[in-house]
Amino acid sequence: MILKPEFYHRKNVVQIAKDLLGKFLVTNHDGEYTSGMIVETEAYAGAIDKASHAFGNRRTARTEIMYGVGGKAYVYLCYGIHHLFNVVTNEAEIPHAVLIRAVEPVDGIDIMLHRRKKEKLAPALSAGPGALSEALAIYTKDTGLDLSEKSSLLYIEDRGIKIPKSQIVADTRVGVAYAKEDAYLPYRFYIKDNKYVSKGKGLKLPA
DNA sequence: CGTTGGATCTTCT
DNA sequence: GAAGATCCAACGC
Repeated sequence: MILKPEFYHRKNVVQIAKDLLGKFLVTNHDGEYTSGMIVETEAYAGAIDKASHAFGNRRTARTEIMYGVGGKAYVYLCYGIHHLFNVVTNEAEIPHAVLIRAVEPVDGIDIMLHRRKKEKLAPALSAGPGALSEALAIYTKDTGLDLSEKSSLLYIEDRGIKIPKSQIVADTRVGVAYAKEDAYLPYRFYIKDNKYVSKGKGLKLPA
């Protein structure tokens, strides 16, 4: 069943990041039905998180959607090339978000292979935030779509899979070294031993 | 294997 | 003008 708005409205963005593991991200653009199981996420704690685009309550046209109510998509362009998909959480005016970093392909694998210009199924198909967005055809124009609304053609659903706590690994986030001390926060979560977790490495804690 | 650099948009200096 | 929540092809060992 599709995740309800209440799932996203909760205040603990770290808990939501963990809860999203094992859920299914679905897109249905132009009648092409594709989905993947979420296997890797990162929490971004808004105004107090130096790694967040909304640190210090910074508002730009790009980040405005994060100041809206939770349960919407925040998609932005990274390095001018890659579309990164995030889930906005919490209440209005609190710019929390969860970055989806990797999914395991489930439905429409042939369509995803075609979009990624690949021949055979391999982790590179959807391991990594830019790769997964291309595989599922998620673009910046999808920012603002309601993830609780099936007709939005971009939504997240629960198919009854529960990831045991023992299978969830917490680690530092990838590519946020500029965030100084916040780069060491254990805000990245992934499913242990899953092949589709990205190869990205966060900073190691100082000795 | 590991490392390097190109692609080229948004935002801030 | 520079750097970033990235990816991958092209190199050198």
